[in-house]
Amino acid sequence: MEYKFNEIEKKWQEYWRKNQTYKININTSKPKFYVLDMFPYPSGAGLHVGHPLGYIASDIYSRYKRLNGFNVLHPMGYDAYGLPAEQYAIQTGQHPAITTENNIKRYREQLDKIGFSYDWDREVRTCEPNYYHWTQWAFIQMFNHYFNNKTQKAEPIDKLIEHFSREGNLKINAACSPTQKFTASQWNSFTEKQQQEILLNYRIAFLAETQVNWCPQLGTVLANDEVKEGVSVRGGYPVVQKKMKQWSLRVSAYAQRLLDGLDTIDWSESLKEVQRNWIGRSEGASVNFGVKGSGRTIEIFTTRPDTLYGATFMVLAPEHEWVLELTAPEYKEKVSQYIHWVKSRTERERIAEVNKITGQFIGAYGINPLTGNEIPIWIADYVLSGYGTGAIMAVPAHDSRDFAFARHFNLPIIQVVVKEGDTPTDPATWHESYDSKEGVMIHSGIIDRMPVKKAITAIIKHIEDKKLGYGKVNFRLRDAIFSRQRYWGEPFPVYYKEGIPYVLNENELPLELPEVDKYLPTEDGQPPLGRAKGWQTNEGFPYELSTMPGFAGSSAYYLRYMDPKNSQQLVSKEANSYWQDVDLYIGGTEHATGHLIYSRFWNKFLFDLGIVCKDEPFKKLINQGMIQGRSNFVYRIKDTNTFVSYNLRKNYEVTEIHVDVNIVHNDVLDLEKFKNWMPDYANAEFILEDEKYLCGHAVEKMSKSMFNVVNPDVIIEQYGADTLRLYEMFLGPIEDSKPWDTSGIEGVLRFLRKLWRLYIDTNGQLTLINEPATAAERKVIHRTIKKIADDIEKFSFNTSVSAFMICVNELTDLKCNKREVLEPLAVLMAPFAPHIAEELWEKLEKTGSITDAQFPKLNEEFLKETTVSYPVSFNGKTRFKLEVEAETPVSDIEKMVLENENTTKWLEGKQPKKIIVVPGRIINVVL
RNA sequence: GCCCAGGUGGCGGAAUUGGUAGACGCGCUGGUCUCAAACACCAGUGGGGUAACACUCGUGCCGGUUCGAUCCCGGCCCUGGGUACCA
Repeated sequence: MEYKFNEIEKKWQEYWRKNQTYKININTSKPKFYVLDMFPYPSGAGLHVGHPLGYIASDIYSRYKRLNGFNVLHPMGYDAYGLPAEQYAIQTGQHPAITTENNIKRYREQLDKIGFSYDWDREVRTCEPNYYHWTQWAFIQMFNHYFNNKTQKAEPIDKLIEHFSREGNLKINAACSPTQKFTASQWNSFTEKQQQEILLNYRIAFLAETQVNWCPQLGTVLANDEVKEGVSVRGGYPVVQKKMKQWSLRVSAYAQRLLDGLDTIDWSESLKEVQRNWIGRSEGASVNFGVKGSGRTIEIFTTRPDTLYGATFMVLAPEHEWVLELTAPEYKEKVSQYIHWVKSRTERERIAEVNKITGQFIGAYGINPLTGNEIPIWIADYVLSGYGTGAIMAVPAHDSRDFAFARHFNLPIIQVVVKEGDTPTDPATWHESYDSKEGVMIHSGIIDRMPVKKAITAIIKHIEDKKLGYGKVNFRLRDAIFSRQRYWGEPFPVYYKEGIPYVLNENELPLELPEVDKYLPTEDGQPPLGRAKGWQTNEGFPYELSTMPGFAGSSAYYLRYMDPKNSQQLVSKEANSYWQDVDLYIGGTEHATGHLIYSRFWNKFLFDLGIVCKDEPFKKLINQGMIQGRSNFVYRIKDTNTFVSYNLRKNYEVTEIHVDVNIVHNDVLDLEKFKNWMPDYANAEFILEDEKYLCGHAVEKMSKSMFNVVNPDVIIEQYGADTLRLYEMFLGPIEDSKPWDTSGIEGVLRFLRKLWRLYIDTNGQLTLINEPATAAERKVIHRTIKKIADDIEKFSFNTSVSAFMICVNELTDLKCNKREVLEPLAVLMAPFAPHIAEELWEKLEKTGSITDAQFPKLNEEFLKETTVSYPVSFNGKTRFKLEVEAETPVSDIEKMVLENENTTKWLEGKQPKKIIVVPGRIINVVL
């Protein structure tokens, strides 16, 4: 009987559901293992063949761990809040909850067909009240905590309040927004409103006026990681900078810990590097520059305080808070014009025109604290308000941007560093700034003639002694803007009393998302929640109108899986101390600077509160590569409806047109299907080669518009889920991007058929016998056991599939039908192709699911070779082979080589200088 | 510009990490079975060369280390990804 994958797969999927095969619980008698996939946003398009790649890999690993005696937590859920459902709601009026529900249903059907071992009882959906209860709860905790820089952890805000009332904030070292200094008595005399406003500067979840990325088309602000190349990641709409009052999370407080934590986790070096760059730690100094004729001092940050003597002007970000105040009257007009121009530019324009030098002198002068020299103050958009203090000292001689700016506006340039062996030259003759990473200081007062490194240390000490500034570490990582002016997201558990935000009590959670008549902003520009009726507390205080961003719900979902139904806690102590952290996390690299920063931050915060027992949530992380599309093309002769085959296209003037890859097989077009594909092509004519129409092809992104989307359902229908699973793995290393080409899949199906035939004869009978296996058979199966275990541990699933093919080919050649060999083979296959493995397991008359079998034990004895076939090479070139008994001493082997008749020929009469024998590997004769 | 990956047959890729380059699969060619097709099975398949061997070239390019280099070192070229005035 042949291998009927459709029947088999349906049967076992049914069985798993009925028997709750994948339901797991805390079991302290077994070691735990937590395997997590990045949960998907359920889009309307459903899954294409690229999406399950990571899920298949993690499923194989989960099943493997289970076979090895681990209690494996392997859950799945949905990142259910998001823009597409809301945009659809705006267009059609359909509630995003309905869209989302439908999409989830479709996802679930598709996922079920692939045969995953998820414990669906643990499913989470970020849009459900019993889930976002805990998102809101975490927000309340962040509101009620501040970050103590000294202890480097979150502490209760009450502790801070107590400290303020005792000592003010003069000595406190906490992460905070710019805040006035006050004493205890001042604090105690502040009104409630004043106190609350000050506390907002310290809370980890805080409300503040900040420069934000505003996306007019989406009608919302976006976080830094949601903006790429000046446009929104979702939708690609332009983004402008705007000042708005927004909720933010003080992620920057955790910058150092987020950086240090990277050294403790097993992630790819490249992903860690992306995070390090995003966090962007730099060491330097903060230096105060006085302003001539003003009481103000401008604080600047520099990584090169040694070049202070070379500072010839200062530049402020146009948004710097003192710009207008410091501007001389005669420059007011020009300065405000410039600021206006800067504001009018989109991020995209700004980035595109990075090389365009613009700026404006404000008519004021800063005072170099070391030299007392007066230097002009400019504003320019090359200085960013969000980094450092939004103000710099410009050292044009040694900074390329300052150099270009100085040249453009004709400002002075002073060289203060010279490389060893160089002589200083006139900067007027330079074409670019002078590299100053190494060298010796010149024209530099108290640090003159010191090498750069020493000068940096010396100058920092000097400015600290003179109270001109201090050594400082700066981070690029920004606080995360946490408000979205959208409907489809978590409501904030926040209400306002006299304009001051207060959080709800924990027992009032969840605050459920209200209904609205339209999903658009209100007439007066309020977010959609402004339309909700009665959106206020019982006392009549209005609720917050913004909702939380996408990353809110995904920041702690891995914790919720541990204890998904708990209505009292995010996660119980018991569940958290058993499951602890994610042992293996698989997902795309696109989350490197968003989700993977936020969830690490969120987890560290909960760790500080003692809610979770691990400081880092994801022990090992693997980024699966992208599956690209493989597009096919047809070539239409211009102004006709005639299509010419690939190799003949050069003879005509043709237009290249994408054609649906699903009607192309091995690059040969199915002409009938093509005619039916689109009405325009119904009367198409063809010029063929070898009686076939050959299509062109290219590797592109998998997308509808390229007609290269392959749906897993279709593949499963034609080839089966087990074949799909194996083929996805067979394509190549899990971390590489590679194109999907359905052509190759038949080889995998052929392999499964061949595997099937090892067990089952043409009548559907099991053909196995219980006789002991031969040495050759044992060698084959034990070699495979070793290879598969090694490969799975290394996540080298593509080579495992090859190993299975080799194994089955060899066992077929050996006509092996021994239970001793084929029973373990079925278990080896189970993680990769669970359906066929279950069916064979049943045919083998085993009870229960193969999921609960034991991974076969390797016996190294069977792998021992009795002879070794040495390649014999002369000067590194292999010439012939020599069979030698294993364990033959090297000296004997040398003798055998010299005595071998083939050797004489290759010696060419010369005396060998040396014979190198690498036992078990190779022999090389050096002439 | 900077950072990180990576360049191996017609294609996806393998190579125990310094030891027979091209495993496995696709595709292609020829054959068996069939009225025919599909399926299946058998043989071949890096280039040059040969009737077939022999031989020779060959892992992006140039050079180095080594008995021996796809693997290590130096320089260059190209592709993909990330990032972007970060002081």
